[in-house]
Amino acid sequence: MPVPAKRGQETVDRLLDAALDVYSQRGRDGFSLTAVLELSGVSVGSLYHHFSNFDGLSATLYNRCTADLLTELLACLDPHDNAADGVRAMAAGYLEWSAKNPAKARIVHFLPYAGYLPDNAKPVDPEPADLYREIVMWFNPYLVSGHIQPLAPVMIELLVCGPVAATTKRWLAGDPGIDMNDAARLIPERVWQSVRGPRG
Amino acid sequence: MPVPAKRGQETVDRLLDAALDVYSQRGRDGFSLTAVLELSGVSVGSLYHHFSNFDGLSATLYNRCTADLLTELLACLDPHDNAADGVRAMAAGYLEWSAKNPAKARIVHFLPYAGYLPDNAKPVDPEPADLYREIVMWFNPYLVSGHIQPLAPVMIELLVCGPVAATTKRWLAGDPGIDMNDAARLIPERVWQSVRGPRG
DNA sequence: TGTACATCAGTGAACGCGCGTTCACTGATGTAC
DNA sequence: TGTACATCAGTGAACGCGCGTTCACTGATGTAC
Repeated sequence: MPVPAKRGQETVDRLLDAALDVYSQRGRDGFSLTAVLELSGVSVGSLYHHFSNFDGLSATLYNRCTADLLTELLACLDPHDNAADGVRAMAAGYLEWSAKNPAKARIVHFLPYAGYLPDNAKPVDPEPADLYREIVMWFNPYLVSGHIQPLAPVMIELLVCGPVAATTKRWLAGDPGIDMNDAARLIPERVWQSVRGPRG
Repeated sequence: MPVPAKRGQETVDRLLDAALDVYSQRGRDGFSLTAVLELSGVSVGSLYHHFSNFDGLSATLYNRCTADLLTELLACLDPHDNAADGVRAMAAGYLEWSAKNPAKARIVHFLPYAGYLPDNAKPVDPEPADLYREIVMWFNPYLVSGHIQPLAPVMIELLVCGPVAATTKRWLAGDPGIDMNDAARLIPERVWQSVRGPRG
């Protein structure tokens, strides 16, 4: 017996799925309310019934894709009980997730800077903020113990995710010089070297 | 006696300067041909006389700002004759340039993924591609000598510029958790650790 | 040096198009008694 | 169980607006002889 999904949830999902496809196939310039309606087969009024406006839909899509990525990263950290393996696994996992989910990766990397700040987003489950907090908590003991450089969490994030995010963006933009397999093989160790602490 | 600037160069400059301001002040959504005309005081026809279309103007602006950044990075490398100091100086220089030139940094980081690929761009001087090549050449001897990890130039670039680019983007997006001074103090050494080679 | 002509630079009214949004509405589902 | 009512879900025509682009044009500068 299926969980009694909230009425209209199917429509919301169809809209978000269509939005993901539209962005992936037609790019930022082709990403419009009109195109999403066309692909989803949902009516304008129905979209406005479920979202405050088109930005609300975009923001919700962004949060959903971000949560997807963060969930994956958390799953990469989980099996490890030391800083080196965790950091390496997270960097590699980021690249693998991007390579396997280019459409979602496009949303995560290119949509937010279009001005869609997640203000009028509908709640998603799990919330990106909660997942981020969990990731920070995973790192905390290793910061205290000196296995990782004594830096603010945001600095660790920038050092670990900066290179893999840059790689992903270039790959998504079609740069032929980027090989995601090479990157997944070489970058994680380099990233680990950048954050390893005096006792790491 | 001033160099005899090509006729109309002043108009081109006014358009590009206005475009830079518009993007900086009104953001991506407010970045339109109409807004650029309004701020520059130039007429539509004049814009179309100098650029193939609005994308051509955008692409030229992007190349110009990118060349500005790359010129700065090259200047950071120049005084140094060892890999460690060069890498550190480049990372720090990137952050400082961004902090001093937020408007140009916005163009470099946010404009390209809007779909403005530099196809119909007018030539700029110096060309970004030439500057990039010069930077790669600076690194080459240290790759050969083992002072830097034996990685493809693009990998070095991703490792060195990834973290500072991520930092800049977050700062430009208004993230209050980003302190550019902290970043400039801490990140360069971390970035160096990520690319230093067996003999580095 | 003067004249004729070609090219470059700049003007602004007018264009159609697709955009996000509104609104009055119908139908389906849930709730109360 | 049956009926009345409230809320939720979905429809689609119509809206105004700002967008990028075109075009026929005038004026300024450069070139040829």
